[in-house]
Amino acid sequence: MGRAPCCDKANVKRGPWSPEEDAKLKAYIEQLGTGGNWIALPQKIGLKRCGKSCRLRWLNYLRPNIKHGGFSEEEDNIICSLYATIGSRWSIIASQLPGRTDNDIKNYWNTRLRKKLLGKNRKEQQALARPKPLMMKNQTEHLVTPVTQNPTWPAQQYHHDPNHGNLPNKVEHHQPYSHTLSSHTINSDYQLLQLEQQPYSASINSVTAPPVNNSSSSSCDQSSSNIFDGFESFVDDYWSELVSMRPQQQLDATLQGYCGMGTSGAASTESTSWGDITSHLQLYSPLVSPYQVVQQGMPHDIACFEEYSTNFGVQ
DNA sequence: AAGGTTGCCAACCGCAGGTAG
DNA sequence: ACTACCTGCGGTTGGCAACCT
Repeated sequence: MGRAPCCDKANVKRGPWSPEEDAKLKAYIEQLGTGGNWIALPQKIGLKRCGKSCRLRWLNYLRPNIKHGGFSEEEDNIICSLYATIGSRWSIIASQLPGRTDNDIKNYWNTRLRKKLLGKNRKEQQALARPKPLMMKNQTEHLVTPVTQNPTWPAQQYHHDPNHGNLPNKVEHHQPYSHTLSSHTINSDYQLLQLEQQPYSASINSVTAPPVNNSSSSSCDQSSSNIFDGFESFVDDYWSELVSMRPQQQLDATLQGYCGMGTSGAASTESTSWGDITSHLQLYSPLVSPYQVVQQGMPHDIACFEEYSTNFGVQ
């Protein structure tokens, strides 16, 4: 038995919206709201559209104060840094950029920003004309930020309400998203973003806070390598934390990183088999590279890191 | 000028989570 | 507890325009 369709596709118009349809939808919602039921909305208005389509059109195009295109450098920085931290969770990223929609940000990232970043990194790599050193470090070494590039996590200025974090309420109740980094256990997106308000390296262990880039001419191009430097540091630090832990702590940390739960926590294991988990845990042996740790433990960061590592020859 | 390629973005699809009954 | 329905999300696609050869 398959899933019931959300609407009768045979009697529903698809494709681009006409100005008349836009006007109908906009006028109705502005006057009466959605009524809490998008599915029933098109029938009320007399539109031959799927309710989901109406919702999308309203949220991404018709609702007030929507901005299209013209992303600022500051917005670039926020998108880049959040992507490096939480991955492709566009709705959360969008919540930090007033007037932007998740779809807009997603498109912007996929079509421009990522290429912009990677292109810049490639150029810099060619300029350096030497391979990036493998990020394997001795367990007893201090954390070291590569000095070949400016080790700066981009300055962030989130629109933050101390009471609500300027995040949608649902985000505060989102399923736990946890990383354990030294004394920092991040149990929610809200906490994650609170942490994000600090310069990146200051948020982890005792790594020296990097100089904050306050240049007025700062651009994504300028900060692009910085962003990935920060991400690289994150990998390094995560790795260092793991190898310095006792086995039980490693187990907890890797579970937190892999699926957002701990062995002693209350998180459900329903969606993750123990076979999957244990197969990942094997890779957290101190004999594997930080890259492998991240690759196995932080799926949402893989794509970003994978591209970065490919370009920089990280194994 | 014409055909092919690439970039961009609006819109769609299907899944997962939440919730009302 | 179960089911059906609704909403929200992220990934993907299709079509148009700009650019290239």
